[in-house]
Formats: sequence, C-alpha cells, structure tokens
Amino acid sequence: MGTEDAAGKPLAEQVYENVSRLIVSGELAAGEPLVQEKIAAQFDVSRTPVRDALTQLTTDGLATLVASRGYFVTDLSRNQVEDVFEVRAALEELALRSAFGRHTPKDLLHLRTLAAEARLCSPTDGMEVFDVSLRFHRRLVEPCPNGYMLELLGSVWSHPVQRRIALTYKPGQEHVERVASDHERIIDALEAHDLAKATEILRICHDPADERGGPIVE
Amino acid sequence: MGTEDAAGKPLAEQVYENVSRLIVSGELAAGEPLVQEKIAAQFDVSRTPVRDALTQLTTDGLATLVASRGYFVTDLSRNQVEDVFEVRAALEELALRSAFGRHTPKDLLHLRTLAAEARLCSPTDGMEVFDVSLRFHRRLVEPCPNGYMLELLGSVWSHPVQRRIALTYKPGQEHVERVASDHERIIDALEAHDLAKATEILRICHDPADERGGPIVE
DNA sequence: ACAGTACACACTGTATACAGTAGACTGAAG
DNA sequence: CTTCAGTCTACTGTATACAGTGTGTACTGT
Repeated sequence: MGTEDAAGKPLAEQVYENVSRLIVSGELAAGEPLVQEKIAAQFDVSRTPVRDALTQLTTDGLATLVASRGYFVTDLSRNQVEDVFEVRAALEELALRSAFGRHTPKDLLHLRTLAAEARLCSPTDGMEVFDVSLRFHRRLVEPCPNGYMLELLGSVWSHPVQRRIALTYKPGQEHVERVASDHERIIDALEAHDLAKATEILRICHDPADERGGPIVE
Repeated sequence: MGTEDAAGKPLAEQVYENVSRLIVSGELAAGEPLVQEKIAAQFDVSRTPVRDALTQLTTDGLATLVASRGYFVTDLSRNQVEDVFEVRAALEELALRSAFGRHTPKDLLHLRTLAAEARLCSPTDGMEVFDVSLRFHRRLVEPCPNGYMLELLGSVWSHPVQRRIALTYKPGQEHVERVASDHERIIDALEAHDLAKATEILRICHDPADERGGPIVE
C-alpha cells in the first residue's frame, strides 16, 4: 500500500481528524481508553498511523498517555471552560490593541461581510454560528503584527473546549442577531478610531453568558 | 528489544530531547533536513521512535514537515524573538493580576529564596541565570487560578526562542544583580499589596534590552 | 547545444512481527 | 473470608520490511 488513500491525505491525518471529532463531540467519553489496535481495526489501517495520530492528539491535549498503560480520552470538563474563555478574551483584546489602526478599508469591508453573514446562519445550528463568529474574530485581529500572538490565539480558538461548545449550544434567533450587531458595532468603533469602545464591545462578546448562548453539557 | 533502555525513558522521548537540544543550540542549522534513517542510525534506534519524536518536534514548531518530502529544522529566527517576548510579558502580567492577593506567606518566602538564588549564579552562564529567573516567574504567577492560562504560559516559556536566548547570551555581573533586585522589588510590591507597582517592575523585567542581557545571534 | 523522457535514488508512508510490562484474574493457603 | 503468589492478558514499545512518490540525473533524439 502506498502513502495515501482515496482522500489524498496521509492516513495518520485522517485518523487524527476522525478520533478528534469523536472526542470533541463526546461520542468518546472522557476517560475512555484509546487502544491503538482497536482504532486501527475501526479505520482499517495499521497501528503505525494510529500511533502518529495519538501522539498528536496527546500534545493537543485531547488524549492522555498513561505510563506504558495506554492512551485515554482527556477529561475536557477539567480544562475549565471559563478558563479558556478568559484567556481567549484577554488575548483577543491584546491582539486587537496591536491590530488597531492597521485595518485597511478593504479589511473593514470584509469584516462587514462577515458580520452580516451571521444573520444568514440557521439559529439552530450552533456550529455554524460559532464558525462564522470565529471567522470574524480571526479576521478582526489579523492585522496584529505579532505573528506569535496570532499563532497562540489560533491554538486557543481550536481548543477542544471551544469546539465542544460549538457543538452543544443552541443559539436561537435573538442570539444570532446579537452576534451580528455586536460585530457591526465593533467595526463602527474601528471606523471611528475608538479603541476603547471596540475593546469594550469585544469584552461583551466574550461574556460567557452571551457567547455560549446556552448552558454547557458536562 | 524491550520498551526502554538504560535511561529508563522511552526511546522516542530520548530522541526528542537530543534532537531538540541540537536544534535549539544551533548545532543543527535552520533548514537542515532531518532524515529519519540518519537520526535512527545516529542514536542507534529504529525509525519508529524517531518518527514519534519528529511528529512531536513538528507540533512543537522545532521541525517542519514538507509534503511527503521530508522533515526540516524550522527557522527559529522567523519566530521573531520580539514577538515571543511581547506575548510572554502580556501573559505574565495577566497571570500576575489573577494571582494577586493569592500568595501565601509561604509563597512569598519561597520567592525570596528564588530571587536571592540569582546572585549565586555564575555571571557567565546564561543558561543558569535564565533558568533561575524563569523559576521565579513561574512561581510568581502560580497562584493564578486559571489553569489554562498557566498551561499556555508554560508553552511560551518553553518556546524554542526562549531556550535559544538562554544559550546565547552572556549576562554579566551587573545583570545578575539587576535580575535579583528586580525580583526582590516585585516581592516587596506584593507584600505592600501594590499591584500596579508589581506589574510595572514585571514589565521592566521583560524589557528585551534588560532580560536578554546581550545581543542575540541570528 | 538543447529539450524531453526514462531511470535511479532518497526519502517518507505503511504494515506487521516480536518483545516487554503492568494490571487483572485465578487459585491455594492462612 | 482474606491474602498472597503465580499466571494470563491486553496493551504499548520497538524493529524492520516493503510500497509509493517526488526529485535529480543521465541518456536519448533533434
């Protein structure tokens, strides 16, 4: 057998994505053992790509390696949701401060489009709303000249907890509207060169009660 | 062969540490190819643990995987030193704010010890000074209740750039003294319940011109 | 001299076999 | 009924063989 299969991606990557999705969605419960051989059988590959995937899942915090006992699904609830959101808020604010004044008219236009896009989301699809919102935030801080900051933010955004939330919350119509208008107000503030106002609204965006929409299952 | 050798650690871990050190110290130049077979031969192991190590090095940003071409040493100079320091400073300040008021008398005592330890360092051993200083900073923010924040800070502290600097700078006597006294002044501020002062001194600590001691080779 | 093609090489991707270890289970002895 | 020892089993750690891919290179034809 060659290097890649029909999907054109290395098997390790495919396994990583599949197992990752299973963990984030909760189909694989916290603490559940991740046995190389079983996963290999499940996806009809050998243990080698499974090992690669597990190593990566471990460094990503989705799996935990216990001594020479085995791999287990990390307990996401321990990585406190509040903690991640607090860090995300703080980092985004820092990045926005650095990005402030660097948005081109084109950037702002693009942001407007992204903000409006939120209204087109299905109010019942948490993942979609979350995704659109994230794209806005990503774009918002992109002009920040500190590459490492953006890199770190990227890892916060893709933190398991974030994706877990996206899968489990039900936004509702008024929340979708709220997201869109908050985002638009941030753009307004940027256009008015009002950093204080922009960060203030950004903080509201990150108010857990608002961003999450609903309660988290755990 | 079994699972572990004389050192008692999995081979993958040993390989990771060795290659990591070679990269950080600059013995393996940026862009240099990291060939599995050669590394395997060099450390007298098979390709399997080498693969594991390389996967981890890649997610750590020390190595880069190009298509199905091969692994290469990441160019550290691209991960701007300034960027990492800026993020480190910002995150540490955030963490210190959260930790403020949570230091027990025992914590403060321990911090005093760590601060004083800097004076015992050899002024020519950059690594030692850096290490002692890092231990202080780590301890300083430890009471921060946000586990994720501390986790993220951990990854910033262990960023290749940080270690590279530690290896390449020459502190000098007056710098060692400066580190110790800065640290002590932070403790003074904490004991006086003066958050503003503590963060102010912390910021000085992170002034690149000060923290680095000397110019960076690149 | 130059372009195009075929080949060889170097490397990763993958599969699989075997060795070692730590907990689980079973049985006997107290 | 409890406790301990011995074995069993399930899993990871490791080595290695083979397949596939992309790049450089030599060779051919013009």
